[in-house]
Amino acid sequence: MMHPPLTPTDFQQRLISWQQTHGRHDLPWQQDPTPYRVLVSEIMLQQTQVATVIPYFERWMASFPTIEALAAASEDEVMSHWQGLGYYSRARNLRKAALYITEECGGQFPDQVETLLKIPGVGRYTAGAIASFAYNTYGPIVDGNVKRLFCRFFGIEGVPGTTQVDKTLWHLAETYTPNQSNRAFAQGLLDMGATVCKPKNPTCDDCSFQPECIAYQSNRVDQLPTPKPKKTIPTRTGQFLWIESNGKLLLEKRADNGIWGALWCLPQIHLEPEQLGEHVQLKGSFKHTFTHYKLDAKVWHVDRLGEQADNQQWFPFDACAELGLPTPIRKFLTRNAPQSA
DNA sequence: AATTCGGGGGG
DNA sequence: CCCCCAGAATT
Repeated sequence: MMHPPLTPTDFQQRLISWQQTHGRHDLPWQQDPTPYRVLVSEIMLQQTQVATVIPYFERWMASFPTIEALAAASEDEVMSHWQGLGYYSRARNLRKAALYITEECGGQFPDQVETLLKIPGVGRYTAGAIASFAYNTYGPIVDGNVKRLFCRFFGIEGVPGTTQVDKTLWHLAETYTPNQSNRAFAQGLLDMGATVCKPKNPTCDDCSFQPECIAYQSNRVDQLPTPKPKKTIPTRTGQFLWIESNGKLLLEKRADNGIWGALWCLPQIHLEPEQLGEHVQLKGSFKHTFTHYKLDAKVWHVDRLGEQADNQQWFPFDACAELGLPTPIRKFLTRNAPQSA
């Protein structure tokens, strides 16, 4: 039976009620939701699942309990805590955010969407999330959960992520976000998307919005949101160097732009294998798949180094574990370090 | 408007 | 194998 559309007020009341009885209340960042804790959690959660983030969040808070502690930390220390989480610009920006807030905001944490947007690494979604979760004030959010829920509930056609569809989604978010109980409302949106209105096998029978859901009522739940056209990703090759001396390994700190920015890594050269000298022999290889390309990597054993660059440094093998290393590089070291065999 | 940023969860 | 994940910055 098709019902008339829900007014924003009715939508808010039903969602908040659902959140209080069926939503998540035990996530680490929900306990003591200070602006700093909310900021850290929201940055970590960008394009990253809750279960993956939790141990990183706990370790981060143990090492950097306050924004002042984070502002005082070195970039290497920060990158080490982010290693394995991916999208490393988030870590660099989070450190910049701490410096920005402590030094340029007089230690006063921004508390409105407009000023939150000035924080490095904070975009429209994260600004709304901080307003909602940290300050319990009006802060519209549109993330993957909201896109999916809204596309189904409102029957929105078109691929989310395109300008036109996103404009519609954000307009709906601004219209349907209340001016009170924002913490519960925003959490309700995310929890509904994560536990009921899931990408696959959504549990529509348990959904309190089923009577007004356009997708359900028109039997299009499995067709909305409109899927993105898939792309074939290219394969790139990469040549890395294994330079070992006196029980130490030569590593290189990568530039802060590009892949694995600001992480320590085996030195990478931009030559073809055929161009390598006679005294260079293959140490091993690995493959790795990124979002937009596949990496087919070879690691070459080199006896001596021509000239050591400023961004290169020797590390004992056991000290490498403390560094922020790219995941496939870390795995390669684990397999090839002298005493690990 | 498209591309570039990781790595893993789960079907 | 596939799509997706509490997106932002850059081109």
